[in-house]
Amino acid sequence: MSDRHYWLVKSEPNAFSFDDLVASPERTTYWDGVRNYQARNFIRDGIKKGDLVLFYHSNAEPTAVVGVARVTREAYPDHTAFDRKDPHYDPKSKREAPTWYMVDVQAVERFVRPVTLADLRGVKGLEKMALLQKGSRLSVQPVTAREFEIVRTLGTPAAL
DNA sequence: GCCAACGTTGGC
DNA sequence: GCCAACGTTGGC
Repeated sequence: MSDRHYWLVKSEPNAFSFDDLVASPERTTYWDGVRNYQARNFIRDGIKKGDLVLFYHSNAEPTAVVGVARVTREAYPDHTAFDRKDPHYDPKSKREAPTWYMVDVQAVERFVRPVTLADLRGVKGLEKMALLQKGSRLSVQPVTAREFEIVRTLGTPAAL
């Protein structure tokens, strides 16, 4: 599938970890709560069914890529933005004109060896990886096929 | 807990 | 449209 694209998503394991994804029904969840326009544009316009995703733990010990997920449903409105009681509620987003979108992702591989941020720095071929750029805070980032394979190989993936 | 980097908000 | 103030992210 030469058409496939690759991504990296960040999650704080305190809030939602890779293990949480694995424990979810069908190892699948909707990726809600993205409230950044650049990340939203990737979700709404870039991410396609079948794309593969590196799952990264931020604000963690250690910070690391811990597994791979697959996109099982393309962009649809993030309903948590409509819920007044949800922490991600956004009154600007309307049901008839949603501001925020989400996709569904399914866990497919766990890394036997989590690939830490420190591991990634200095790896040949990852010099331009978005995650490693100074000040990069995007929670959804594009990854090249080559970057994806390098990181995946470092992690020693095991099927779930 | 600190703080640098970045995004958003709002006064003008 | 500018930009200072503020809030958030996320590594350390």
